[in-house]
Amino acid sequence: MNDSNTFNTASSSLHDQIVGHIREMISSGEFMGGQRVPEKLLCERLSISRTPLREALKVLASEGLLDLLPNRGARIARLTTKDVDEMFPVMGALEGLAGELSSQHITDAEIDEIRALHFQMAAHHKRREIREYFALNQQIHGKIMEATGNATLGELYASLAGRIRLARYRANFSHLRWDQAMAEHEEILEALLERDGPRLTRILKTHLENTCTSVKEIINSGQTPEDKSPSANDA
Amino acid sequence: MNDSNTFNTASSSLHDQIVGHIREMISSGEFMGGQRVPEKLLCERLSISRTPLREALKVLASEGLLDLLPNRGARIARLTTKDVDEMFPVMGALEGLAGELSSQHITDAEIDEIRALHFQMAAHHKRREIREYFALNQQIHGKIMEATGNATLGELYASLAGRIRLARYRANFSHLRWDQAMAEHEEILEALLERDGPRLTRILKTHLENTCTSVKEIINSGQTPEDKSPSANDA
DNA sequence: GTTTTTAATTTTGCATTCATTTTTATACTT
DNA sequence: AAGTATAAAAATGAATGCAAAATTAAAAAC
Repeated sequence: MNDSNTFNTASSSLHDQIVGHIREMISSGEFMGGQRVPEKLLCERLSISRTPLREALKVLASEGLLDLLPNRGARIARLTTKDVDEMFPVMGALEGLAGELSSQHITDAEIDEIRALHFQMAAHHKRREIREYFALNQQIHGKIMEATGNATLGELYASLAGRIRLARYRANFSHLRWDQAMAEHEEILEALLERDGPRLTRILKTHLENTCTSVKEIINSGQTPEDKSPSANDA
Repeated sequence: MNDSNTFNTASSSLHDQIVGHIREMISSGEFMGGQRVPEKLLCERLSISRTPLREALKVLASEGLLDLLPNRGARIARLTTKDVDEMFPVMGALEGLAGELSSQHITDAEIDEIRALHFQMAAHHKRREIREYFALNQQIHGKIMEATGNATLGELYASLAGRIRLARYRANFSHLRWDQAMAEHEEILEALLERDGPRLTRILKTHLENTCTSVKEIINSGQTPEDKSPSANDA
């Protein structure tokens, strides 16, 4: 009822479960960018037949997480710096809007919730637990989107963020950037507490621009999830 | 090659053709909002079996053009005023970004092209040919998106615009609003000619806000494509 | 020994089939 | 006669089967 999520009826239908499962497999970095994903493999892994699997593949391809080549199956989408350069300005526009809207609509309870997540995240940052940090980070941005009360906005943002996650995941960026990001999050929280829309929009955009630079560096500087070459495993 | 379109490889694959065909059927107003669309009907219409059809339905549902109810088939998505209220601010953010980016990147040739479309559109406006007007209108907005050089932006925008089209199509809004929209387009062209990013962004947003109001009025004031009740056909 | 050609295997695209659920039609109860 | 219960028909969800295309393996030519 209260799922400000997508069209799907929670995860009730098998189809949505499959899509969700594969989406998770992809964005958790289980597959490398550019890697082929034969239908048979996924069928066996999920214990389903090809029909519902293929339906899921089509949907994931339409989201941009997969590339579907005619007669040549599915590949994990490879994120180029061009893609990133395109996506971040769009995310900037969306987060900018979210900054305004959330400042107007956010409740005290929601602010408390985000603050709690923020401090949890800060703790993980201090302990250099990147995995947990990332999870909280995403939750915070998600909560801000939720607080806009605009589900459409949240869905589009989530879709883009999901694609970026491909490159960002387990790519432990520099400690310098990490500290900077944490500092930016402090300011995000401040702006939220003050319900200062323009300031929130500003810092969210800055945060995103810096993240963009960081992601592009990760993509460029070699070994990313985007590299499928098996040569790295040779002895 | 030069299709700044979606992920698909032009319309080469049958799948993309089917998706495109059904998308067209929906947004051309061939079906009413809320109406059930049995698989059998579409299979016969497109002369295909259920397997590729169902793949297409899943994709269209993920785009928000259809609602897929478990075990109860597909319905044409019904656009509520809430949906519209959510979508237009997002489109505003996207068009705002497009205003900036296109002003920076647009070539003289592209401006010429848009100007040509604009004058064609103005002619149809004068002759009150709403169908042709709409087609040109969409082309112009599409060209502006193309001129940003940001395909991701264009895709997201097209997706939202496609959903709105559900409500807008053949809903002949007031002549007053039509004239106003035409005047706004004059200014859009001016701003483009001057490559004045901020001004373009401003007028695009205004244009969109007015369109939003208009669309909501159409939805509220009864007989829209969103009404499926057959009672209107009774004698 | 390397490259090209040909055959075998695998994989994909789509149609068909079967089981389950929903919808419609018919019969029954009150 | 109205409403409920039961049965027939239709529609959906998913597995299987078959033809076409692509990949891999093997054989032949140079």
